[in-house]
Formats: sequence, C-alpha cells, structure tokens
Amino acid sequence: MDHHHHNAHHDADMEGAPLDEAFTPRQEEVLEAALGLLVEGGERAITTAGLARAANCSKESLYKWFGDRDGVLAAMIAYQASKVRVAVGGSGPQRPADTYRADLEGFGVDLLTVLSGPASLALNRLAIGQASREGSRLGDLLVARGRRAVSSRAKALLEAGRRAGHLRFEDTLDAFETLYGLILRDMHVRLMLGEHVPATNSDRAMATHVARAVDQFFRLYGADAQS
Amino acid sequence: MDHHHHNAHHDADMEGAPLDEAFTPRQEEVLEAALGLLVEGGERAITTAGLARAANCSKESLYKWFGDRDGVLAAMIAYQASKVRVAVGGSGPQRPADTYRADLEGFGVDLLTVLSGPASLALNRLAIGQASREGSRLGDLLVARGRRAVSSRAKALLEAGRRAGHLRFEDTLDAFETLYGLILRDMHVRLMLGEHVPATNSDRAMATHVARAVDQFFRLYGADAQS
DNA sequence: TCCGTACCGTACCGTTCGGTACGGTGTCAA
DNA sequence: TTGACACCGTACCGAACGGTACGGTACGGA
Repeated sequence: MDHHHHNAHHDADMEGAPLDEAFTPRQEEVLEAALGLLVEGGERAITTAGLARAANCSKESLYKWFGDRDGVLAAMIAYQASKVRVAVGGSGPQRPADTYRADLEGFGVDLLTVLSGPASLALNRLAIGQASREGSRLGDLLVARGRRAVSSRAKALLEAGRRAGHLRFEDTLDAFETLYGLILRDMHVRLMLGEHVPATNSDRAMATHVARAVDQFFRLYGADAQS
Repeated sequence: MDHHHHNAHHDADMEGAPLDEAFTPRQEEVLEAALGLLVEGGERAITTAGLARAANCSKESLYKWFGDRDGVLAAMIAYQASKVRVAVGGSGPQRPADTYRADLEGFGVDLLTVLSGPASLALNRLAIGQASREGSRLGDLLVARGRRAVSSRAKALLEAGRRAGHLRFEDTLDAFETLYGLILRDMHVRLMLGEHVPATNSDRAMATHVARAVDQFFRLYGADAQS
C-alpha cells in the first residue's frame, strides 16, 4: 500500500480529535456537485466519471484529492457537517419561563427542519446503506459530525433550563433523548423510507407539532411535574 | 414489454389489498438464503450469481420466480413480513391495571426486539438505500407490511386500555406515535447506522428501558394524568 | 416408453464502473 | 523563454454484474 498521503482523509486511525480537514474552494465545488448528485439520484448516482462530468473536473483530481470513491463519500459527510456547524451559543444566561420554552421550541423546529431536509436525508441514507459493509465508518462519521453537535447544543440548553429552575432531571442525556423521541417519533425513519410525513410539510405544521412535543416534555421534566 | 406474468410481484398497480402471494417451499429456501446474504453483506452482497450459488439454484429460476433482481428484493421484504406476522390477538377483553401495564411493556419489548434484530435492520437498510431511487416501492412495501401490523396491534391495545379506563386520549394514532417515540427515541436510526446501542444489548436492558418509557407514557396518557 | 415440466449448472454477452495513464492547457515564478 | 505545477478531458483496462441461452437431469403422468 503506497499511502499517497493525499489531503488526509479516511486514514486508518482517525482519533476522536475532529482534525478539521479544510477543503479548498475547488474541492468544495466538487463536493457540492456530489451532494447534488446524491440528493437526486442516491448513492448509485455518484460514479467517478459522473461526478467528474458534473463538476467539470478530472477523475485524476478526484483520486488525488479524496483517494478513492469511498474517500469522496466520507468527504461529503465531513463537508456537509462543516456547513451545518450550528452556533452553539449560550443564548444568554437566564431566560424567563416563556422565552425559555420558545428556545426549546426553536431547537425542535431547527432539528426537524435540518433532519427533513433533502441533503440530510440523502446523507443519512448513504451512511445507512454503507453501514452493513464491514469497516465503513461512514455511520460513525455522520454520528460524530452531525448528532454530537445537536446533542451538545441541546444538552447545554437543557442544563441552562435546569439551572434557571424551569426543568428538573437527573440525567441530561436521558432528558435530551426523551425530548428527541417526543419530537421526532419515527418521522426520521419514515422520511428516509421515502414516506410522506405531514408534520414536516410546512413551517406551520412543524411548529404546532413541536409545540405539542415540548408541552409533553414539560409535563415529564418540568419543574412542576410530579415525582 | 412482454410482461411474463410470473408469480405476480412488483406489478405496476398493486392496490391496498395485500394479496398474500404465498411462496413455494423452494422459493422460501431461496429467500432465506438471500436474507442471509443481506444480513452479512448488505445489498451489494445480493448478486444474482451469488444468490444462485448460495441457494443452490439457477439464475434462470430466479428470473422465472421473481422477474428480476428488484423482484427478489421485494420478495424478501414480503417474505420476512409474512414470517413476523404477529398474532394481533385481542388479549382478552378487560385487564386490571397492573397486568395491562405489563401488556404495554410486553409490546414495547417485542417492538424493540424485532427492530433491533439483524434481519429487520438489514431489510430497513435495504429499503432506505433504495428509497432515493425513483419508483422503488420498497419503502412503501416495508411500511405497509411491517409498520402497519405493529401499528394496528398497538392501537388495538391502546384502545382496549382506554375502554378499561386505564388510559385517556383523543387520537389513538397520536397516542401510539408518542409511545413509539418514548420507547424507540433515535435508537432505530442509530442501530441502522451501525452504532452500538446499550439499551438493546440484553433483555434486561431492554426491559428496564421499556419500563421507564411506559412509565412516562402513563404520566402523559394515564387516566389519572392532569389534563 | 415417451413426453412435458421444472429445475440445475455453466457459459456467454453487453454494459457499467472503479481506477490508471496520457496528452493538452493555463498559470506563475525564475 | 523556460520549466514546474495543477488541472482538465479523453481514452483505456480489468473486473463485476444483470440478464439470457443452452445442455443436462430428475420426475410424473399418459
């Protein structure tokens, strides 16, 4: 194995350290084209020749930049995650009850908006399709890049609510996952299966659904909840 | 298009009527072999030549029975669903509160057990991977065959609980989806991504998790819940 | 015995795709 | 002007796969 030492992707070790791996503008153009192909055609639509044609680049450059086809897929996930890089802002240190509730609902709507977006769905489909293959890493990559960001932002939000006296819980992660389940239910899987999910059609529908979910969450974890 | 009128799969219309499509024992053997290939190798492992070799049958028979490769995939989903055919038993008409709670927990453990099983995960991965491709139907098929069965059983259980005075809710489907979300959270997606989910490792872990989820469900929909 | 049916195993074909090689072009620096 | 560099476009190769055709075998009924 020659190990070209191209820009550094899909190395065998890859520790927990994110190791930003910035892409050049040209590479980002190519990855954008790849995302376009993926969204409308699925994984099979990403062929090296097809991507080179769609991005007006040469196959040789693809292999120089990303190593091989799997490297392209991994780079797509890393790139998309780098775009979504949500501002994990502390959102001010103390919010009254009603605006805090609005913060939670805003998080929920953001979550629903991102996860029902075509790019997110396509990348999740890609990672899931590759998950069966041994040693694919794409799933880990997606979880590490995508979910952890959401999780950390949500957990910060929840702990702020607890400090402010709006919420009561022991395990932050557990509370977050409950909120996640109340909001998403099985919508994510159904969306990935191609089903039509009414609650994700319009902003209005999403807002009302999230409001109900947050309402349930407060009945379970609100400061005035029994037990 | 000659339209061989083989055993009747993946026709263009396919109404709501299930239309059982029984398979011959030989065909079931082949589908079982295909499931084995799928579980350990993903979709790419199901090649016509490979399946013929693994099942000791000829490619010609595959095409006679299932039409083409996509027909094999659809048949696999239909076959697996026909195996899981859960007994949607009424479970007796009136259960005291504690045993009814046990019924709910039993349902939850069954749900978790099925969805975390390798065959279910592999088929869901398959359907999701095919969902991007236009006109794939596999997602619809999986939803129709799998989810609807679970959904109808659960809704019957919930309505029995309401009739018995254990639960209070307006929309049965909504209550069911809430229960679903409380139990599964995002475990299904994470499992499909290949992640390690502790709550699905042992029967003990599943039982305790489901017990907590059902507890939360009763706090939201129990007869003694406020509002 | 003969024939039809169902099936297996193998060989074969056309296409697609991943990956490599090569010639040609623009650019920047010496 | 020269050369190094990065890149594009095209051509090419080998392998794998979907799908078809064909010869051979077991069986069951006339």
